[in-house]
Amino acid sequence: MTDERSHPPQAADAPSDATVPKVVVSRLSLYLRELQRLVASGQQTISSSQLGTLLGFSDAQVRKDLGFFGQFGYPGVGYRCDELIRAMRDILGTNHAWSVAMVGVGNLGQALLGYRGFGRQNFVIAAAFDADPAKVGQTIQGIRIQPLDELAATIRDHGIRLGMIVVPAERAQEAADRLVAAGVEGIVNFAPVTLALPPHVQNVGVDLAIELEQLSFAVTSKFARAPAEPPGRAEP
Amino acid sequence: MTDERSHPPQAADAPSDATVPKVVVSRLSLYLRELQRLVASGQQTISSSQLGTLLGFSDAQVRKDLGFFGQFGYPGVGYRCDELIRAMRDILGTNHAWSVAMVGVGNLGQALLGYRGFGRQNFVIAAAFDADPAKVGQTIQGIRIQPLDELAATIRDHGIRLGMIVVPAERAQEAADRLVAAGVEGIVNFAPVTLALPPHVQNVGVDLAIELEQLSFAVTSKFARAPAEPPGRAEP
DNA sequence: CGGTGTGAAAGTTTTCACAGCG
DNA sequence: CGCTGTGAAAACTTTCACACCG
Repeated sequence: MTDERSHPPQAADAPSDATVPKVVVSRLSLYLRELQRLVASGQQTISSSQLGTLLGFSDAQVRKDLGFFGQFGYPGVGYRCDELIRAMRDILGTNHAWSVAMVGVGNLGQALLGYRGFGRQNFVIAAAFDADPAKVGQTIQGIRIQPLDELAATIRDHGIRLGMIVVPAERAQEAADRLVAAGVEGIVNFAPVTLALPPHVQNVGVDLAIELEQLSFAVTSKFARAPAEPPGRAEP
Repeated sequence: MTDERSHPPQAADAPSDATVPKVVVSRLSLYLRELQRLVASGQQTISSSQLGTLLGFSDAQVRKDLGFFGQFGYPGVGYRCDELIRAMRDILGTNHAWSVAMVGVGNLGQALLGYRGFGRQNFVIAAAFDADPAKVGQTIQGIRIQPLDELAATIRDHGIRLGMIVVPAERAQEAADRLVAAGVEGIVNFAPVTLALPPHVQNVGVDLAIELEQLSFAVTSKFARAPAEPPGRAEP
């Protein structure tokens, strides 16, 4: 497959040095998610203001965000959905598949093993580990649970670069240490603790109770900031 | 129980009007989580710089964040953990229990029904709904699955104010509409779509694949910003 | 001392507004 | 036209630095 392209969309040659704010990257994921939905429903092109409206952002913000990475639009037309999707996947690194190692296969871990959404974005849970001897050896959602002793070897053999921690809070730091020792470069942590990690290991924490706490605050507090203006459903 | 207090910590009488940035509130939750761990391990007081170090923030940031809500510290001493925990819970609104309605009881929903972490922060899943007639009537993790028809009545009868959407993407907007119609004030959405909601309904989205995407970017991209300086585990 | 609370400065992100293009 | 890309301005957040306190 050759790369025949007419003109504008230059994914590469962006402000090449610039370091991009995290918040921009998180919006990128939302743009990508929405674009995928749009192509699925047959839409070919979209303008920054349409896309912004769907997600509750301004048109300027959409354009600025994309501007960090290059020029993807056609003046007077907007963005071609399929092209933009491809560009965003290149940027996010999800045009190729990622293998992920899961540590801890309890309630939540098992649910995540069965979650189809990962595969859709090119993430594959390639190995799963648990400390409980009763679980080791079982096959859940088509994946065989291995003992923790095998973690380092398996991760190295499969060239796994990302880990997912789904153990109880008390065991999370130990799990992280093992993943780091095995050479993992990034960790998603579902345990409700802050991990101590070397600076070259990236990490994202997901604390389910904290998400509810944030809602509790937003719903109750006189200090809560009014939401800018979310997509649709407003009343006059 | 009377409220006998010696002097400083004035939870109320903060800069009373000020509207607080979301990012500050999200750090509040992290402070609270860490403080709870500290008391559990017997620590009585903590300084802003200790707390900051544990979480990867500066001491000034910790103090500024708390400063939005009042004065909680003792110069020369720091903060008394138990007092600060109580103050933070007041701010976040989790000194009283919250009932939550769950819509969608698949893989992930069932795992969340069994998650102990919610209860620990005072959230109780008080009702669960599913469209699948095969599931309706079953009792999972001690909770009886109800049909969607009963959603509005149950939510009103129990005075439920928060909802959790755990249905597939295609059904998420419908689930949200039902929750809103029933009078819910805030929604945590685990489906990978952006919901259209009236502005008086708060919402927090949790997209598990997006969390991995963010890691993928951070691990791969030349555009990724170097992490400020995470807690511990650095090498010289 | 060791530590908080807080103005003022520095830095970052968002919004504005408009030239330029197909 | 309608819409992008982008400097410049505005808004917001973080860091600094220091008075003050027990």
